Amino acid sequence: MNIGEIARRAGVSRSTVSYALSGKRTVSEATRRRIQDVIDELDYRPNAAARALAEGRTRTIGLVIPPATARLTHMQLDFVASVVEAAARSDLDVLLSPSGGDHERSFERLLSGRRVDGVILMEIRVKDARVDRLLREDLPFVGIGHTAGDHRMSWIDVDYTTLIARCVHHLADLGHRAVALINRSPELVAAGYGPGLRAAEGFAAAVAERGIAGFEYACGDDTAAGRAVVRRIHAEHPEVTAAVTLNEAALPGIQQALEDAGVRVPGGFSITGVAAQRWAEDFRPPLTAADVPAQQMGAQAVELLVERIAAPDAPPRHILLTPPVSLRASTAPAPSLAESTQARVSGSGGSTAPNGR
Amino acid sequence: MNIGEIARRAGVSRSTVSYALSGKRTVSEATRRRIQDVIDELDYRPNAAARALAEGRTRTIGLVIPPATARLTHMQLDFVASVVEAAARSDLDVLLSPSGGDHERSFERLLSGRRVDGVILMEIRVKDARVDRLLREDLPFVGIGHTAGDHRMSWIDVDYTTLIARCVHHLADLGHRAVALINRSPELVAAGYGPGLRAAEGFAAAVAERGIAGFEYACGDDTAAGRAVVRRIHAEHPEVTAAVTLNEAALPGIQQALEDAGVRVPGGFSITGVAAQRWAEDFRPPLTAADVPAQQMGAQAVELLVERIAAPDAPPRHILLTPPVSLRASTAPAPSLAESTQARVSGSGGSTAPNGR
DNA sequence: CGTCATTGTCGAACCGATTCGACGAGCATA
DNA sequence: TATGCTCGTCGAATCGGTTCGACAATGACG
Repeated sequence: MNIGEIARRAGVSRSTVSYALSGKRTVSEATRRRIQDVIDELDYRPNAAARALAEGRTRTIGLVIPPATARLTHMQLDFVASVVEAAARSDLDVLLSPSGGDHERSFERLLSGRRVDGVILMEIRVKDARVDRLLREDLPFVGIGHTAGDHRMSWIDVDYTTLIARCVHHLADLGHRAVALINRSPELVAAGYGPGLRAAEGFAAAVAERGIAGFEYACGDDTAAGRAVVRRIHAEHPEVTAAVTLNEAALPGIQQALEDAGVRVPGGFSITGVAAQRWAEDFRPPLTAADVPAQQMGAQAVELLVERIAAPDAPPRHILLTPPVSLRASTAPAPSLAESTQARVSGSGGSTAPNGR
Repeated sequence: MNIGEIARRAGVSRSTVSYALSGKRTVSEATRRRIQDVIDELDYRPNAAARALAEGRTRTIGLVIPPATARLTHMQLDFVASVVEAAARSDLDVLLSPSGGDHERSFERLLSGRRVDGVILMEIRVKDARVDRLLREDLPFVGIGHTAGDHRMSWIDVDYTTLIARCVHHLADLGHRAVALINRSPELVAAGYGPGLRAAEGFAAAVAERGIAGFEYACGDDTAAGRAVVRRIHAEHPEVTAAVTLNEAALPGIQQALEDAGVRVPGGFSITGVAAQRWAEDFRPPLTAADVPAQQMGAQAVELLVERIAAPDAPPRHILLTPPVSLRASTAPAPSLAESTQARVSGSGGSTAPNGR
């Protein structure tokens, strides 16, 4: 069942079998055939560990995911799925490693034994110890997300600052004068979660530029938190007529709370933000939002990593995506001041545009 | 950076270093210290490939997941997360492989190079080619889910037949005389998806036993399909006053469609079924359902696999879980016949019991 | 004091591939 | 005919560990 056995049965040396398989030296058509026949008959596949040892590479990449305790968002799930799929297309295997919390051992195991040729890092913090660790280890890696001003790594990310600002401008254009930002969980943002911080920046800047009132709310990643945050907004700032969010997981809760309060979307309250397309389309009415092309991002992350493995000394590349805001049906002109405290029954307000991709 | 270098610096032979690390032979305390000091100083970790080659095992398990094209349910996500976490606790790495669709290459790669010590199979069909493939390969594996009557494999599964039947009995006890089963997608069930088939069996049996009317509906795994199926049930069988489901992903759509129709849950319509606890608690009102302990199942699957790797010839073990139906608030006595065509506004009908685990 | 078991260490073989240098056969060229 | 190339193949070294058998030193025992 090993290469020696194949060689013996085909009546050649082990090296010839190896060359026949890899094509790295010429092998006569006759012997190649003979070897291939034996291989097919015995269903032989080279041992991965032996090959990795000899070649010095494992044909495996590591994917560092948030720990299981944190409920994965659909977007993160799409990242994982597309990374695995893209890797398979490049004949790479994917080793999963939860990180954060008390799972640093798993992360260390990934790096330590030269088990992988490269690493894809998800859920990167603005200041992230794992980046330094990987740089020290001299292991190629790319981020889905990026640290603050680190030019020593390749990454692909969504430009939350710009996108959230665009959403605010969209609402301001519709006449909203007081809007809320529904951010991710307080712990996450406090820990330096990039998208959360950058969204807050973009929100603050756009609100200031348009001279409207803006209120930022942290919100946990679940339905209950979504319900709670809507209630808080209504209670603390009843003048708010629209919200911008990047918290996908809270969307169902937001929807429920608005319904409970008898507020119509978009007539009485407008919602927009940044979300994976699936979530946007599940929302009722369909969410006007910048669609994060998560599937494509996973594939591109693998591409970047493959490049980086092939040429570790090439300058890192950075891809910052700014997908267009797809106008669906969850935003409408602000209710006039007279009506603003009372839900208005109205039809869809936003115009519908073809979905940008 | 290899074991020879450590040996040289510590002034001992390579084998001594190996024994000092593994503890498989006694090493004097003095040399052990000296070796450890060198290791700490150089931050040495044994090369995984070399170790795998020598030991004949990789300390890695494979996890075969549904392809990315199929949207993963929360339950499946919980499986993945808990498997990865449990594996990490046993110092095992997890290699991910999407299977189904055109991803058989990835599955083959997993098996072929002896890349993993064992495999966990998700989303098993009643008749599953991958099971035969794994048996042929003589690779230890366990299923989350099980084939029909295959005693050659270990598995852990939920007893959908019994659970769905219990849900029907619960509804019948409440006086419902016509109920629907909202199953998984037609393609999935047609392909021999175990839970779908077993749920249909349990449903049919219980409905017959109680002498009530039962209608089975297939339903895609998304919000839109959930909305559609509710509309179909109302249109084709207006006498139906309750539904049983194992289709988690359709729950939000079911909820939306009932709201749109002005039907109150549970006053006008009762819903129950089998779901991951998170989904059940996100439903409004909280779903009376058998909570699938997905997290625990992933961990137990890893346990089973570790056992199987340690003792490949031991008889396979089967774990069939029948979690209790947690009474929450989505079921109530059937509306009287006079009222049945009209939504009734009523409070919570189901009694609330502590959550069984 | 000779014998024997125990302890600690070493050298060599081995796991299963890749890869490099060498070399014989066949053929064209001088 | 001698020389030099190319082509196809082989043997041996190598990757970085683990493990087995051997063996010297030490202490216990008769």
